Order: sequence, then structure tokens, then C-alpha cells
Amino acid sequence: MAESYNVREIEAKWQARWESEGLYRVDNDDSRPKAYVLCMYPYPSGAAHQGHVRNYTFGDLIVRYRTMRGEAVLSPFGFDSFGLPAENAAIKTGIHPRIFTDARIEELKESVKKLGAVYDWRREIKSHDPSYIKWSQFIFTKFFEAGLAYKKNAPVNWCPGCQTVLANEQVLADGTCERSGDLVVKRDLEQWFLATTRYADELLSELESLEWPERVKTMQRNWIGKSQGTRFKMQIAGSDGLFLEVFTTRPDTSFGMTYAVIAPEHPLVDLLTSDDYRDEVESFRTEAIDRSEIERQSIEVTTKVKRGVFTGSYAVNPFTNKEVPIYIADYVLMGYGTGAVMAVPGEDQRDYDFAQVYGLPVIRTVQPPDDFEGEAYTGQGTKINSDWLNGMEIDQAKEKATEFLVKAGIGESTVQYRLRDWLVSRQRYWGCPIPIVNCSDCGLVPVPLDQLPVLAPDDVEFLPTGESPLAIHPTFKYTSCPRCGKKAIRETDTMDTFVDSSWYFLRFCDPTADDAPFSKNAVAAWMPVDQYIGGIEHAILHLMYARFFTKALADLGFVPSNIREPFMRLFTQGMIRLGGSKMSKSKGNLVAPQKYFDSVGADSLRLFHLFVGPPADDFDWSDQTDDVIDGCFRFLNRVWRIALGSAESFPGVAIKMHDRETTSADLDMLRLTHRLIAKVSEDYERWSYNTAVAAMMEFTNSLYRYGGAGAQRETFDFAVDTLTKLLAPMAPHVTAEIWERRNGGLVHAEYWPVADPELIKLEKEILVIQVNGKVRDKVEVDPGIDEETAVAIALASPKVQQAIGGKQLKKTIVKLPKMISLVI
RNA sequence: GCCCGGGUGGUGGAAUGGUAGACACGGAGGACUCAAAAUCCUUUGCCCCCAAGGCGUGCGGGUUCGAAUCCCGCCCCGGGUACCA
Repeated sequence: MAESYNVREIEAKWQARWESEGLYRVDNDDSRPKAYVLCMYPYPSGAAHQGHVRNYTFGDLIVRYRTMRGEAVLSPFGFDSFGLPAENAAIKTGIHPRIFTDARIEELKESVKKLGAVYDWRREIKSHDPSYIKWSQFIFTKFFEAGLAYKKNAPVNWCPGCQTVLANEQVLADGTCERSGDLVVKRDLEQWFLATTRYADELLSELESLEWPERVKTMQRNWIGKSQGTRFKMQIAGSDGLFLEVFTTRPDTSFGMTYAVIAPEHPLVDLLTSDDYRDEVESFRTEAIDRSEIERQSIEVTTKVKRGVFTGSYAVNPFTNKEVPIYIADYVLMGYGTGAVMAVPGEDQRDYDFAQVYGLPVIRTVQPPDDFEGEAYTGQGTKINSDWLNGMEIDQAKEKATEFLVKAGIGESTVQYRLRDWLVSRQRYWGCPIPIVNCSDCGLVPVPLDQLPVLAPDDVEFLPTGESPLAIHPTFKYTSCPRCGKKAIRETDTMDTFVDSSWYFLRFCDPTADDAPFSKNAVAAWMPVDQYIGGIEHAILHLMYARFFTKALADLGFVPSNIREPFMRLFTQGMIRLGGSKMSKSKGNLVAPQKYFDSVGADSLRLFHLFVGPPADDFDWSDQTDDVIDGCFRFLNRVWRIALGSAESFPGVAIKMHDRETTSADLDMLRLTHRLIAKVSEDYERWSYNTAVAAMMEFTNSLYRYGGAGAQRETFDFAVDTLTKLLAPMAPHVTAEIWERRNGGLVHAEYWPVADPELIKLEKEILVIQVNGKVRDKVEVDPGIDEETAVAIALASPKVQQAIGGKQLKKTIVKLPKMISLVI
């Protein structure tokens, strides 16, 4: 690759220009139609990797494209700069997380700029910045005052080695700690929660209104897990008013209940356990609670063996007034429903499995089909063995059974969600401190706004014990109560970093606001985000939390009430894989973009990411990938050469230019140009960048042939300038340089070209003639051809006549002007 | 197990019921050159010496004048999820 345009000089020049020109700085009162285009802000892990490159290439393309379409595009950038890697690095090296993080941010920012991606850097956000921490904490206190943030005892992942709580993601599949390798156990600890379940119904129903990938919506729906069912109470046999409440989605199967099961953590365990069984129950429960949830599941889900123990008590089935034994078993979870179930082995596979192990009876209450060979039957059918429900279909029986329970005053129809409240406490240093003080007189008191932000002290020690440096700091946690002034204890937990990323897109609208997290007007000006772009890995948590925040902040009056969803359109890009796994820093299989910036340039790398396949698809990086990137570079050089005609430095086809009357060749070229505008515009709209690039390559090849044969200057210039504009959002540096040299000014300040509808019409069509569904001939015809003429042409073809072989035509299907199908 | 995706030349991919393989990479051949690089041109799904023709979109059926595309049943690969009563 010797003879080519000067990549480094041109890219550096334009990156500097874009920063100084401010073309992509937008003010909140901009009068153009608004568009908010946002890539998920990154965790700063150092220089950008190919995943970032892909993400920001798509984002930047849209920003530049929509700007050329005359919109005011908000394109901000920021950093999700709190998080565990910086703290782990501190433990390893002793470098303070802030120093570490600031350095990584600079690296990332530099490589993002080298990519040529443009942002309104005036709006930059760092979530570890005190001005951001302040408002994260402010929002937390507002949530606390509204009852949306609360503290409760909860079973958490506890690592005995690290002496700390772990997030689910930090627990490996085998139930051990990712750092120490110790077996993680469940511990009950006082933790902070955000009441996401309060919005469960709205989080579910408003998914409908979003233009998101269907699979992301499905994942969220499953995560919320709404199920309609019935809750009812069963009297404990021989007790004085002791009841066990269960939740079921199948009240119709109640006559088939042969036992009941409660979770090992259920509050009634002690009361229900009779003396004869106490030892067994105790040992089972201790073991079950101590084992991690993951371990409990991995043993039992995979082997289908259910473990449990009889309590010695019986519950009275209100439908039959018969007593059924109550068991404790692992497979019932305290966190869902009432933590207790009626067991119907005839219609529930888990109950069936358990019943097999403990020799419990099975009663079918739905008639399975004759050929049914399974165990539990969960399909449709008629009720049997169910007294007054017999003969009904399942849906009707559900209604009747629930009615019965309601009338008896022991049950009601309810909705259950799988969604749990969000545990936000982290026993970490490098996160946003929870701004609450615990006073022995006043209880939990939020730190008032004028004392925010609560900042973690710098003079802390990072020890590999896993204990939070804040918890062992000599003074941080000792403070006074903001309400009564007495000595009080500060919270030493910090917030889950998903809290920071749940409102950053709002802050971008008003990044310097000093008397509020953001002004309502600024949010009204930009929100919701018109196009959000990021990885599929955030399909559930980040997107769910951000939606929750937006709704809660709207209800608290901070966000305009008409904005209840943050992201109208979401695009999830495919991931880059190398050697079978996702390319990432932690896997150590990165192919750094820098070497491409240094050789073929950012434009070629961007073009490669756009050209290589559909943006939503994963891409496998391979040995041949560099060749493809070189191919993109070759294409840009072809454009450069034909646009600037510098035959002295670039050998190739000599372009012959004429000032002349328009010939049919010129008109053909003009038509091709307008068709390119139409094709590329359409492809930009439907995220089909690979075909847009292909169309431009094809066009460039035509342009070379046209120029080589002798071009009309006017037509040629129009073709080249149009190509330059259409390519400008993809390869911004080289197109900017070409434009400046040819026309002066900024190509990115030009308007997006519009195709002339008259000129995109085809002059000729290829009429395909099929006989019995097989293509037998192709004829060039006028697009306005009438049916009679077309059929005549088809029948006149010797190839067609040969295929027909003199036989009678049974049917003729005509789809003009493309196809005629003859059936014999 | 369940829920999504996906399977097309040597490779990445194109084709929204109507010419399968656009565009590119790689390969082969040629031009230019003392030579090479770069550049340009030709060619490139498989069978067949060529042509004519035939065969071809994971496998087996089906709907249709016509299926990569729609339907049914399998196989394989990738991702998500994990006892949610």
C-alpha cells in the first residue's frame, strides 16, 4: 500500500477542525427539528476496542447523516467511570482508583477522537465527578423520601473469604467467588433496595410502544414475568387459627393437591415443625440456606432430583377438607409468591418429580389425551377427579375455583411478578456513596442537598481482604445527624453503578445544572432519546433500570410528565468475536484499532465495520479480516483518485473530461447518480450499511468506466460530489478533504442530496420468461410495456418455443415489467 | 429443558414469493515494469473438454405457475434464561 492519500495528515487535520468548528455542538434552543442520538456511555477500560469502534461508527454515522438532513442532533459522550476494575487495580498496585480511572478516560477519549467520531464535548459526563455524584445522591434521597428507596434484610451472596457481598455476576457458575474461589453462601444482611416492582406493570405494558428489537422486549417481558393467579389460605390441621398461604396459577387443580411445600426460609418453618421432625428439618434448613442458590439449582435442576423433608404438620385443603402433609423443599423459593405452594404432581412436573422421590400420591385432575405418555400433564383438557369442577375446561374451572375461595373469604385473584426490587447496596469504595445517616433517635436520615455530595475520603487503604475501605476508615462513618445534630453513623455502602447509568442520558440535556440534576425544560427539549445504540448484553438490567428511573423521576416531577420512556428506538449491534469468544479486554483477545489508525486510517476501519455485514449480526474476526480492511482502503483511494484526478501521483485510468452536449452516456451516468442517492438514503434508513457501501463501490466502478470513455464535465462533477456527500457520514475525513479541495467548505455542512423521481425510473427492464417455473429467456423491454406485447415477445423467443415444444399453454402469469410465467 | 436468533460459493455476505450468489476478500490469467510493489483489465458456485444442458441456499416433506424467502417435521450452530408455582 504505497501510493495512497496521506491518511495521517488528513485525519489529524479534520479531527482538529471538527473540534474547533463546533459543527456538532448544539444548544437547547436550537430551532431545527431535534434528534437525540446516543451510544451507551462506556466503562473506561483504556483505549477503544473494536466493539467501541463498531458502536461509535454507527452512532457517528447517524449523527452526521441526520445533521446533513437538517436536524439539530444532540450527540453527547460520557464515562461510566465508577466500577470494580479500578478498585481491583488499586488493591493490586496501590494506585488510587481516581488516578487510574482518569488515565483510562483520557486513553479512551483519545482513541474515540482518532476514530473521527464527533460529539458535543461541552456536555461530557463522568459518573465519578463530584458534580455528578451530588445529583445521583440527590435523586437517591428523593427516592428515599418517596419510599422508592428503602432498607431491608435480604439474603445476599456472601463470600466468606472476601468478607463481602457479591453481585450475582461476581458469582461463577459453580457457585464460587470469581476472585477468591471460595464457595459463596447466602447471608441475611440489611441492604438498600429500589422499588422497581412498583412499576412492574407499566414497565411491562409500555414495552409495546417502543421500537426495540423484538427479542429485547421478549427478554424484558420474561424478566418481569407477570403471571395471573390465585392466592389462598389453608388452615393448619390441629392448629388454632394458623394458616399457610399459597400462590398458584392453577387453582383449578386444587382437588389434585396431595401435599404442600414451603421454602426453607419460610417464616412458619419453626411453627410448623413438630418435635419428632425438628432435628431433620433443622439440618436440612441449615444446609439449604447455607448453600448458594446457584449450587442448589445446579444440583437439582440438572438432575431433576428434588430434595426436601417432612415438617410433621398437615394443611387442610379447603376444596376437599382433607389433610395433606407439609414439606420443606429447596425447589420452592421464598422470594416468589408466598414462598409456599400447593403441590399437584398430576399437573406440575416439579411436584411430580418430588412426589416420586418421597412416595407421595398423584391425582390427575385434567383428562390427558389417550396417547399421552408424559408424567405431569400441563395441556388443555376436561376436569376430572374434581367434584363440582368435573367436566369443565381449565379456564372456566380456574374462575370457579377462585370464586369459591373468594366466597369462603380465604382467597383472592392476584398478579405475581418475577421481577424483584433492585438491590443497590455495594460494599465497595469506588462507587457513589449512599447519602444516608443512621441516627439512633431519628432513624435513617438523608443528607440534605446543601451538604451534598457526600464524597468518599481519599486517605483509604486498599487491602485484598475484600472489606470496603469506607467501612474500615477511621472517621468517614462517624458524623452527626442532619436532623438532631447528635452523633450518628454514616452509610458506608455505595450504589450499584447501574444507578449512575440510569439517568446520565437526562443529565446530558443539561450537564452543568447546578440547582437541580437537570432542568425540566432541557429534558423537554431533547428527551426521549430518538436512537439509542449499544450492546445486547444490556438488554435487561441497564435498560430496565433506566426505564424505571425515567418513570419514577417523572412521577416525582423532575422529568416532564409526558416522558415516561427514555429510549424510543433501540439498536443492538452484534458483537465482535475472535477465536469463538467475545472480543474483550478481560478475555485478552483484542485487536487494537490503533494499528489501523496508523496504517489505513480510521475511515477505512469505519468503512470495514459498516461493510462487513448487517450491523445487528455478530462478526468473527479472522485471518482474512485485514485483507477486507485493506479492500476498504483501496476503495477510498479509488474515490480519492477519481475525485481529485491527480494522475501525477496516482497512476490508473486517465479520466477524459469534455464540455459538450449531453449524450446518452451522460444521461445514463446522471440516472445512476440519482439511483445511488435513492438507494443509499433508503439503506441508511433501514440500517443496511453494508449494501449502501456495496452500491457506492459499484457506482465508483461505473464512474471509472464513464470517465475512461470520456465524461461530460458537469455530469462527472455532479456524480463525484454526490458520491462524496453520500460517503461523508461513513468516511468523514477523506470525504471532507476531497470536498474542500474540489469545492471549498465543509461537506458535513452540506444538505443530504435528494433523488429526482423522474431520473430514478428505469429506462429498460429485463423481462424474465419462465416456462413451468424455470427461467428460459431474458429480454430487454420498455418498463411501460403492455401485457399483450410482452406475451407476444415471450412466445416469439426461440428458447421459449423450444421449451414449450408445441404444447398447449395452460396458464399465463404476467407480472410486468419483470416476469412472465408460462405453464404447459 | 424452555425462549430467541441463525445455517446461501474457498471466505464475509446480497437477494423483503419472481434472473440465487450483488459488493468485497481470496484464487487464476493478463497489461504496465529491467523487476517488483502499486494500479488497471479479464475470470472465478458445482458437474461437463467446450457448449447445450443439468444440479445447487443444513435435511425431509408441503403450499405455489414460481420458495433461500411461506407452512409442517427433523438436524446442527450461537445467544439468553434457569425450579417463578
